[in-house]
Amino acid sequence: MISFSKELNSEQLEVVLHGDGPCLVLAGAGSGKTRIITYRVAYLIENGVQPEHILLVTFTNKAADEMKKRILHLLPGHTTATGRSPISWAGTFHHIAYRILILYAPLLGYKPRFSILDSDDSETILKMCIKEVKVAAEKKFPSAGVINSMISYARNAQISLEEAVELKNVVWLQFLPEITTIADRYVVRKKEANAMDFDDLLVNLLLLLNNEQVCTKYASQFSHILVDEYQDTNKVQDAIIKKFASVHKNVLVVGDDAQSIYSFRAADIQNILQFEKTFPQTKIFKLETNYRSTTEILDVANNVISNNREQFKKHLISFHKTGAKPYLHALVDPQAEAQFIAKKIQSYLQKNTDPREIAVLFRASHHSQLLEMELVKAGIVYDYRGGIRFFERAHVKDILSYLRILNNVADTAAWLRVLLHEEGIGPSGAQKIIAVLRNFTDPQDIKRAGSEVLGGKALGGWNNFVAIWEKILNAPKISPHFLIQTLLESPYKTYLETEYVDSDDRVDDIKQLAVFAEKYTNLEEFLAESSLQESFNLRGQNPSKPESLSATPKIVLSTIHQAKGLEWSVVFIMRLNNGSFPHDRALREPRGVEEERRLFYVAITRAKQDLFLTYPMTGGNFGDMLSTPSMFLDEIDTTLLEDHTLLPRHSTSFSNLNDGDVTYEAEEESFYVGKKPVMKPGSFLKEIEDL
DNA sequence: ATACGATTTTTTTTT
DNA sequence: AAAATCGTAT
Repeated sequence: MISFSKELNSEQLEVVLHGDGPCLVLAGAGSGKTRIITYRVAYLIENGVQPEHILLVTFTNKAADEMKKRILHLLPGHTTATGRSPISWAGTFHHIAYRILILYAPLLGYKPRFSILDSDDSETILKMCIKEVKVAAEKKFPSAGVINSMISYARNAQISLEEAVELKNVVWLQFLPEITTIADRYVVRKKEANAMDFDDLLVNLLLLLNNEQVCTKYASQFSHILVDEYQDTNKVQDAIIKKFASVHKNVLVVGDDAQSIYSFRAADIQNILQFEKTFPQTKIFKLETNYRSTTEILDVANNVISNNREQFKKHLISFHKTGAKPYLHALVDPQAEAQFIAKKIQSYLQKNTDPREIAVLFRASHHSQLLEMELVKAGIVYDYRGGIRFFERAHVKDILSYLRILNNVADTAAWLRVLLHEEGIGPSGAQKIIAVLRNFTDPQDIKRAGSEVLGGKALGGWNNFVAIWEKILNAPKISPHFLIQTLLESPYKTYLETEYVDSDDRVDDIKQLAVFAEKYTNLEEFLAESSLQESFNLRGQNPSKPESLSATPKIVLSTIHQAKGLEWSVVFIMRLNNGSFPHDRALREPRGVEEERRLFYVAITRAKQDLFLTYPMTGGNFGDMLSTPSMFLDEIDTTLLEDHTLLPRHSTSFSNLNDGDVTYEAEEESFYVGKKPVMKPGSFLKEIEDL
């Protein structure tokens, strides 16, 4: 039996014991959100709720795994025979959507064994559609990526394409007719390929739940629903939760408006603000005691977020002792910044700080490049989060594409990827083959397709593909694991060797993929899991220890987005320059400044003990232009920081930018030009050595 | 018309 | 590092 009253504070206990009916928990950073959810689930199960009646929705798979682990830890008696978590319905929205959709695919007009397109695949298909529609090339037309984001935004926010285009960038409105046609073609192409993109998973689930029978089935089943990170849900996700909760109305959502950092994906804080309107008897709980950070760190966090106009009033109070003021360091250039951080980390490690308690956070994944080099030089192993993920690497996607074809012959994106590798086959040849393939359904027939439309050199390339394909067809078993191993014995391996200097590393990656695949007997399930898995990144691993769970404790490098919900004793936030953080591109979005500021707030509140803020004074994104310190640094009360800056931080015109309602038009140059530091960078070199 | 290699540009965040 | 663009070869 769990002694809830001993292990939770009164704020938390209140929620765990009285969380029946609709509940909204506004929980500040570090106030124990995860604790509430895990204890609440444990409490429900202890009180006789069947585990399969509980739906637990999280924002990442990682968070889901973590929660399942913690719940299992709280309820040792409830382990199932297989040792798996008793909570079977726990995962991301996309995950849960897939699980349900796979049962109803035909009802929605899909054939069984549909493919899931990641954003890369979506763009591939969009490019085909753009080619079909695009008009005279005199004017600059939006790229596939831009169109993808506009279509996606419209669907997730449940607004019209026109509204989305206007919101993202008004100049594209001139192409609205073309964009609309492209969007329509895209829908058709996806259907032809028997594929759903990420947005389809959500939208189709909602569509399915509009069917009374299906809705009742799941709404009756889920007697208790818990949703984490509600501030980052979008309109579709919100509607899905409302459908699921329509019978029992036991829905507990947890969120913090100050940590909403996914509006580019149509996350809408209104979902929290309006929650009460949908569920009239909503109980609202506020958690304002922070158990994570020192007072000094929280003071800075509170100071930063107070500049945002759109927010609930809330003041986090530290439960903990005091510590050192956060440090602010200006360095000569990006390399000096990297060296400084590497050096500091080293000294922490020498003082026997657990590496797992150290993290470096940054706005964009490429900001870490120089630091990675310094860490390798210093022999510090690190774990990397964010950026190009394992499942997005070219060779991993190649392998998955072969398997996707086997699973769904219509998968255009996969075909295109695989065919373009072959010599003599370019975009047009590949299109021809794909067109012919529509008429074939038997995998054996595929071998004939190329010879019908190709000749000369292209035929040679096709035969090479057929050689790979025959290997797959003749594989000893259809399990994903064996199929991947088979591909490594096929001419595909030769392709890797001729194409890449680092082919050994890439082959190792594929072997890793084969190990991951061992868990699956079902090809379709394996492919879905791979597409929906957000983190499985091998970058920065010690090469001698390929297992991702190898014993060496490692420091963490992470984008701030990926760091959400995590905490470390020592945190570095680097590249605090205008242009990098806040990012130029983000400032163009409506309310971009406030979102960037929330992102900074999230970063700061990851730190438990020591917090370092750093920025280089030169070396912007291009060339060796001067960089100005982030406007967010100017906003921090100088008495709250231990300021190691070697020149006065200048307050610039940026201070009047924090206006949430005005669309700020970033002038590219303005961040770099005309705000020179008073002294020449070179004169600081000596002082930096002393660090 | 198509494929391919060299050159140039561009680089946010993620399910 | 990867994608888009451009000129040349087939």
